Amino acid sequence: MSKYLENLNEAQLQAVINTEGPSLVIAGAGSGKTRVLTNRIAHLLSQGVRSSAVLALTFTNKAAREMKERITHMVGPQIARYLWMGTFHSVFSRILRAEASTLGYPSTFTIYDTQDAKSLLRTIIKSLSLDEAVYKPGVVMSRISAAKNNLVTPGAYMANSSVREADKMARIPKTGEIYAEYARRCKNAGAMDFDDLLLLTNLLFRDHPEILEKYQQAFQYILVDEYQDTNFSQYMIVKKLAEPHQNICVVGDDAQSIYAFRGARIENILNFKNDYPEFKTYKLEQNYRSTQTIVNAANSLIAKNKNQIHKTVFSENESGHKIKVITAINDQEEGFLVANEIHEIRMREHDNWSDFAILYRTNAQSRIFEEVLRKRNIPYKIYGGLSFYQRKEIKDILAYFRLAINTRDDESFKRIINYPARGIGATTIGRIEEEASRQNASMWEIASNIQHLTKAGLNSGSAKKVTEFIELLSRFGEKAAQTEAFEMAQQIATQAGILAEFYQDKSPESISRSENIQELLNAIKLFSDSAQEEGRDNQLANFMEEVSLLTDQDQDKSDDVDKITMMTVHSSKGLEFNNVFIVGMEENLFPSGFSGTMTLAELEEERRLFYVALTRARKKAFLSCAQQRFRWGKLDFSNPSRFIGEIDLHFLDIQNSRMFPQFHSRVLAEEGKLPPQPARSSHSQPLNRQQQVTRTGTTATPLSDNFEADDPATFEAGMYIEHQRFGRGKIIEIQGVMPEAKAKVFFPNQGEKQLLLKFAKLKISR
DNA sequence: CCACAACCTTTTTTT
DNA sequence: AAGGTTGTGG
Repeated sequence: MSKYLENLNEAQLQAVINTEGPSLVIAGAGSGKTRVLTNRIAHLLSQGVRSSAVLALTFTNKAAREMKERITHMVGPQIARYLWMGTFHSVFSRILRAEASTLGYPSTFTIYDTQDAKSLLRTIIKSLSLDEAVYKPGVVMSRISAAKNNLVTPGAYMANSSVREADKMARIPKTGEIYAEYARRCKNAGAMDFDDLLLLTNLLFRDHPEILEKYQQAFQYILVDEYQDTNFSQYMIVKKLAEPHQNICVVGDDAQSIYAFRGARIENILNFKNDYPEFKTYKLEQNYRSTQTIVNAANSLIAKNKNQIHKTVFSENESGHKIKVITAINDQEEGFLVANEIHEIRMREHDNWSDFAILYRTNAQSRIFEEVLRKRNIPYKIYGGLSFYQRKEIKDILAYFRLAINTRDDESFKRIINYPARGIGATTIGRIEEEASRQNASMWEIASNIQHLTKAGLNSGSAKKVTEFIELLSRFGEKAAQTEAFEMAQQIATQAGILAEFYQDKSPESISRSENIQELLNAIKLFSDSAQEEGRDNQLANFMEEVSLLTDQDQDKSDDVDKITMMTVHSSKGLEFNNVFIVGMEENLFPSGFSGTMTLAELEEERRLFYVALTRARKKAFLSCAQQRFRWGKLDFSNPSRFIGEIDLHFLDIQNSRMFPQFHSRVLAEEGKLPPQPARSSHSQPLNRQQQVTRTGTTATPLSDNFEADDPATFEAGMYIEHQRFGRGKIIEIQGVMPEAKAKVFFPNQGEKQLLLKFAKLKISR
């Protein structure tokens, strides 16, 4: 028996050895999914399959790297080297570079990150003289992204009446035009955004059957990890590639689909049986990671999912402690309690710091725990947040690299043409940009031609400065094609005057920046050396290719020091820790505006009433203050007078975006009081737990007896986990009463209710 | 026309 | 914390 088949349970073994035809591997959390994938690939290779014929698509670069390492360990580097293994984005950007000319792109195309894309959108929105407050770049971008992920090109977008109707309803009817202009400018700049990498691969395969066939032939065996998180665009690529041979193995778990917000389609895994009728299923149901209690708790939640692929995840580990629910008054106390708990567990169990993890939903939530851990001298490391490659100084220097490689990259051009300051201001840049847009050219093309510059309206002084910049960059560009990456990077950093910038300034901020740049140079050195060792190209372009698809999670910050890990719940997927704290759960609790003595039936009847605080004259002031409160917990409750007389309390039906003045007057008139407070300490009118409350696509799920809470009353009253849409607030437009008004609708907690109450009373007393 | 300072706004989760 | 905007001064 092959050594790749040892130490596998029966389901795993079957999933490894049945290599032909479509396979669906349903892998519950902690069920040894990676092991199955790696062993399956190793097994394929041992059967004589060439490694270059295996395409394995993972979700993160890190996952790809780990898998590759394991396989290298099993079959040796000579064979493992030629596997096609990586994220969708990295694998297909590689293919797109090879086929770029077919699509009318340079093979050195730039990959625009989110920031570049947003900034480009901003300029487009301005140039179409649209209001940025209405056409928010973020919103427009997610619209465009959704379109791309569903393979809707600008032309199709404009022609699609239902999409256009939706844009009209959302009061952004020009989104289609923005999309078209965005696509045009990206093409001009020789740039693709993340979604383009997938969309253009699809178009390439659609319009060039001979190219599709080439890759169909090349990839005889296709494996896809985290299949439940693939979007339509990714799904189509895989489907096309697998069509002739159907040797496709997808691994995933419909219960772990967490990327719907970026277009992931859980149907992809649910419908696998329809796409590949000859499929075989393998269910990995034994969890090796968690205690029985945890598995049972998870199951009790998952059981509520509709349309699931049935499976019974079980654990043969010990039953373990109950999941502890800790109640804290505010974030300060929460930090304090978590730190205490960590200390206690560490004393008791003699665990290492690295056995602990603190998970939260948003990166910003780490702050309070950082503070408390630092105070107690507990070492920690944070994943995510502002990643290294997002820092300003790094992005600045990368922009130089990018522009040297692809002169048409307008976003980089704008970023550095006056950095460090060389007397080229907004007016000049604006003129160049306008002229470029008029001529359908890149900014570089305008700037590198003196006649164009004059035509753009630059005076001779400005034109000279611009020309000097162009000359500097041209020198870099010429060298970049022949010079090794590290050498080149150092030259650019020095000659562009970036390093000098920091030498003069000795502020701590500036020092940390120059350290970061040093770190970047080290990274380039490392890349260059290892590339040379492995016989790959080691020019700057090769480094950039790698870097532009890196993410936070890919950074190996695994300095082997013993530290607590902090990260978002999303990035923790697939990891293991002995002790896990999930913090900031109030964001996910049933909003307190809802809990209380209302029965669920009544709630339904009230049609989801939310409180809304709405100011007139100083609406803005309050809203920003309210946001502060949500974000930082710093609203000054002691000084509400700032807002006297400017707040009305209304009730609002979110679904219909309509005011209900009758509730307003009733409540205010009756007692100047908000509806019944939650029965926090009373069991007299418990919520009916048999029913589920659903609202705007969310499900509230009662917790089971796998949990224990220190404060049973709270637990009783409010302890619901729900799959909630973002946060507690939502910006809505209020129609009818005040057509132009927008308000932040939010679900107040106890303190906020008091505050609102105060306002209401003050208002009435006047 | 540009530089610089002061202020305001903005952030879910990720490739 | 980084970008954008506005205001001041050269």
